[in-house]
Amino acid sequence: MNDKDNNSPEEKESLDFIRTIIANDLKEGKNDGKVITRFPPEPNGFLHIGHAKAICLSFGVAHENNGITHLRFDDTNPTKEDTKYVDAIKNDVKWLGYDWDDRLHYASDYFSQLYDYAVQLIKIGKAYVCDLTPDQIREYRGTLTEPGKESPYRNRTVEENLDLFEKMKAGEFENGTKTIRAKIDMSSGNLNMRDPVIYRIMHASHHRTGDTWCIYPMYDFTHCLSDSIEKITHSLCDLDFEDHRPLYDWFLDELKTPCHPQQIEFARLNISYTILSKRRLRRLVEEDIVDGWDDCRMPTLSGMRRRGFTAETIRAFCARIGVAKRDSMVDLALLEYYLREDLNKSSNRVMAVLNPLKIVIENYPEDKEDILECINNPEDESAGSREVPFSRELYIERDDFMEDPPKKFFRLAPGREVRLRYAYFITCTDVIKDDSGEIVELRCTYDPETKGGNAPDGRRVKATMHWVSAKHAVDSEVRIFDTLFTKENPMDDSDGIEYVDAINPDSVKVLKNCKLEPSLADAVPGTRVQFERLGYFCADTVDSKPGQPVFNRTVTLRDTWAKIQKKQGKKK
RNA sequence: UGGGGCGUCGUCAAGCGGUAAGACACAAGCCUUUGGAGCUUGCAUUCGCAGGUUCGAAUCCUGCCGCCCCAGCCA
Repeated sequence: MNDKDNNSPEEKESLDFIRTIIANDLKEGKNDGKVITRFPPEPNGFLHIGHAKAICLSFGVAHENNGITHLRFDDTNPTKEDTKYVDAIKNDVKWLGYDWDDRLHYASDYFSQLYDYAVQLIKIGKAYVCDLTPDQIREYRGTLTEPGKESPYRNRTVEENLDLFEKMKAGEFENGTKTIRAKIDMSSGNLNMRDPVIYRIMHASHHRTGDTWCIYPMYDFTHCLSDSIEKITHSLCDLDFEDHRPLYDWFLDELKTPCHPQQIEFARLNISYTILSKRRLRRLVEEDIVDGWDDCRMPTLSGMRRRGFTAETIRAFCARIGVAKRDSMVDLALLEYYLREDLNKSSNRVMAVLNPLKIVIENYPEDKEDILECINNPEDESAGSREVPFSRELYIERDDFMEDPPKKFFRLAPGREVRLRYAYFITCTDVIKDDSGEIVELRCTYDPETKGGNAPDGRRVKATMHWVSAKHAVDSEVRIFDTLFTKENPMDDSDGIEYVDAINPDSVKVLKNCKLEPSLADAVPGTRVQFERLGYFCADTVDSKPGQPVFNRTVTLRDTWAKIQKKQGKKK
């Protein structure tokens, strides 16, 4: 079939356990040699990078085997779902780079088939109408160590069950007064098998079926049957559903269905300093702890996209972390590594000063101006170059000057000469302070012979700094992000601190007085650039306007100096 | 005390009876008009522990230990 990846015959790539299973199935000719997977989100929240792992897996494995993938909304609980989420989810999957073509499905499309399956189950004596209240059902279920006891309604006749089910459907009963339950085994060690509820009464309007139904099927009943109806071959889900597999198989074995898909479970993604749980992320949104699902600190695809992540980065990351069954916590640094690797190659360089300190080049004529040619991307020659103006008054980064520099600080200091990128060598001659002793301005001289950044006499300089011409500068707001949580594992509350109370107070800083080089004035929202020496930034898609750009810092550059500082701080 | 999983470097993760891949992180050095990028080198005598089988075990067997999930009319 596809023996395209024989580029290194000696090193046969190792497959993860799911791809191994599928490869074997194919070899044995199972499923007529087809691979059909599905991605089944419930439209009750936004997708996050944990979902991206599942999407890359299900879509990826199908694609690799000439198969297809369905996008199916698992919308069986109308009280929690909304079309705004289905739109967001579709958008995110598409953005990630996957295409379901015409295979867009909804579990709600199968409501009437599902109803028929339930009738079938009743008819073969494997399901019954139960009048127990939710509290009673819990009581009857038993505990992890003690068996449950059978419902007093368990042995109703098929006729009575059919009649009652019909009436449930017709809306004759109140919410919570009756359920349909599968008749399995109240003493099973697996609680899911203790007569699970498969239908409940919910007088609620559904985002797609409106008020057609007042009874809705439960996940366990719906999912396996939806998979079968769609002729899914491999149904991939997370480890939480491992205990549900016997039930998944039970329904498919008892009922006359088109096929019996194979459910395979894998470990969900965890990343340090973040939370990957739709339920918990929703709480951050609902309690206004963040500014919405697309807040740049959120691990949602929409938040990451707004912050400046590329789909390529996320796909590369998901490919690298692998698929296995053990619980793991991936280092945030790995995600950032792929981010930088991608952005380094694709982002144009530009100069911007986040925390400006004015300098005046005293021997540079007031009416003079230089237009300097700057390379857009040293990693990509085809990106070309641009012109940047230089003049007598400039802004440099406040951090790039120290009046009393420690060892290993190479940047500007009194009497020291450094290079301004693409411009000239300058030497600091004077430090001007205000009444409180704060440095407000630097006086410098430049060497006209060093235009472009090289000294004809061959003398060298330890540092190269970025700068922006004061009179040409574009004012901008820049947002600096850090991890949302202070704890490596925010889920770990063994210290008595819940994740909502472990929010990093410095997770966002808004810098209002930033100075950008003029080429950035009309940056198109969504544009990704590298601010030289600072990091990768993305023009905000919500707040950035032509003439008034707003940038989000996606990630810093690797910062050796920061590391040195940290070490020096530790020594002291 | 029930059922289901999982334990290989700081973090992910290969390995499937023949003598521990790779990546990130970390460290040292080279190079550099971004303290960026790039390059070089180092980094598990040992695979949760203890026995056993075998010429040979991370891989097979037995017994322990540890961690995760399950008691929604959520998915």
